[in-house]
Amino acid sequence: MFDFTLDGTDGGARAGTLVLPHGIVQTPCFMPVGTRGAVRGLHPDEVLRAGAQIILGNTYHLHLRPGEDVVAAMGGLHEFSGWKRPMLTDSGGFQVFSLSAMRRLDEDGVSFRSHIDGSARRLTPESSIEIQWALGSDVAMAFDHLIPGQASHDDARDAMDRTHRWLERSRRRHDELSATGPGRQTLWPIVQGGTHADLRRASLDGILERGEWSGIAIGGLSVGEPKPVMHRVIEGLAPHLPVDQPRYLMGVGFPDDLIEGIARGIDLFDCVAATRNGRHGSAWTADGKVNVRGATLRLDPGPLDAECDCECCTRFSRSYLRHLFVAEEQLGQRLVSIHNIRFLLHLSATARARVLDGTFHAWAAEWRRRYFSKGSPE
RNA sequence: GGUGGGGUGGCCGAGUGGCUAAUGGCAGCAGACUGUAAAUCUGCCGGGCUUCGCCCUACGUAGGUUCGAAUCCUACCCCCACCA
Repeated sequence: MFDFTLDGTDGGARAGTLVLPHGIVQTPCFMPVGTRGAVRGLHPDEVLRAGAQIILGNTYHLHLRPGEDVVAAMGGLHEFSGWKRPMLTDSGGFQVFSLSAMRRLDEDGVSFRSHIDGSARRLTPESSIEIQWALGSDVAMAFDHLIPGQASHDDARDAMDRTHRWLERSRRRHDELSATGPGRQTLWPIVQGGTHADLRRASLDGILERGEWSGIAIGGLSVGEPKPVMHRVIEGLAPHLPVDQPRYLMGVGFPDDLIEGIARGIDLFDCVAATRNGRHGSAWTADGKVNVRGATLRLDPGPLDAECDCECCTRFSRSYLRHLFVAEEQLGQRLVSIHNIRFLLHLSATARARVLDGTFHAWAAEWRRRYFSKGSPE
C-alpha cells in the first residue's frame, strides 16, 4: 500500500514508482498545491489532464475551513474535493513559519490567531495528525518547526530538536490511529536543520533513529537562503538518505529547482509558484519566463510555449492570453496556471525518461543552457 | 443674447502666490512571487541627459502684477447648466 521501488538511476538522479492507497506516482514528480482542497482556480479534471498524479492539501487551512469534521462527514478529502488520486497533506508546519506574526510557539505546540476571523486556534503534533487522519490523505506530514533561511546555528538546532520531539509525538499518535484503520495513510518525517550541514545530518540521523518510514521529506529550504546553499544541503543529505524511500523536497520549486533537485536525487516536489505565478501572469517556458501581460505579446499569434501540449498552449494565442490578463478575465489566470503545472509535470516526466535511458545529465545541461539563455529568468 | 460654473500632465481629478514637474485614482510600462493570509505586491510613469543629479518645456490662449503665478488681474477662445 505504501511501496516505493527504484526503477532506475543516472548518476545521482533517480526514477521510481510510489504506490499509495489512491494510485501510483511515477517519480521524479511535481505535486500541484491545493491548499484548501482545490488547486486554486482549477477543476480537478484540468489538474488531471495537466498530468498531475498527486496533489497537496493543507492541515491548517482545511482545519479552519471547512473543518476536518465536515470533510470527514463528506467522506474524506478525496470524495469531498473530487480528486480521487493520491493526496498528501502538509501538517501546518509551514504556517508556523509563514504566519509567524500571528502565532505563539511553545514546546507543546503552536497557538494561532486565525487569519480568517481572528479566533484562537491551536495545533500540536497530535492534533495535526488527527486532522490529517480525518482528512484522509494518503500521506500525512509530521508537524515540524520551520525557520527562516538566515537562522543561526543555535536557532536551527533548537527548531531541529523540537522537530525531533514533535516527530515522536506525531508518530505515536499516527501509529495509534493506524491501528484502527491500517493501510489508509502513511506518515513522513521532515528533515530540518536550516542551512547548517552538521544539523542537517543530525536531523536525518534523528529521524532514522526514530523508526521505519515510507518516505522522507526535506523541509526548510527555499525560505530565503541562496540557491547554492540549498543545493549544498541536498548534496550533503543525499548519500545518507535511504535509497528505497521517496525523497520529497518540500515547497520547491521553480523549473530550474526541479532540475537541480532531480540531479541531486530528489523524487518529489511541490510548490505554489506554478499556480500563484500563473495567476499573476508569469509563465514558464523552455526559454525562460514569459510575462503574459507584456506589451510584446500584444500582437503575438503564437502559443505561450510552442512545445507545450497543455490546454492553454494548444488552443490560445499569446495575444489572447495577454488580453485576458489586461482585461482581468479569470480565464487567463486559469489557463496560465494550467500551463505552469503542465510545464513542471512535463519537465519532471521528461527527467524521468532521461534517467531511465541514462541521458539525464547531458539533457539537464542543455536544458539549463537554453532556459537561462535569454538573460537570467530567475 | 443674458447669468452662473468650468478649462490642470493619455484620461479622471486635487491643488487657490513660494515647500509644485504639480496629491490621488485609472490607463500604460517593467519587475517580484518557492510545504498559498497573495486574482497579490513593488517600482517607473512631461521631455532630454553623464538619471541618488542636472537642464528644458509645462496647468485653454495672449498679455500683465510680483523677487516669485497652475494659483492674482485684463482680454480673448472653448465647454457645461439655466434663463431668453
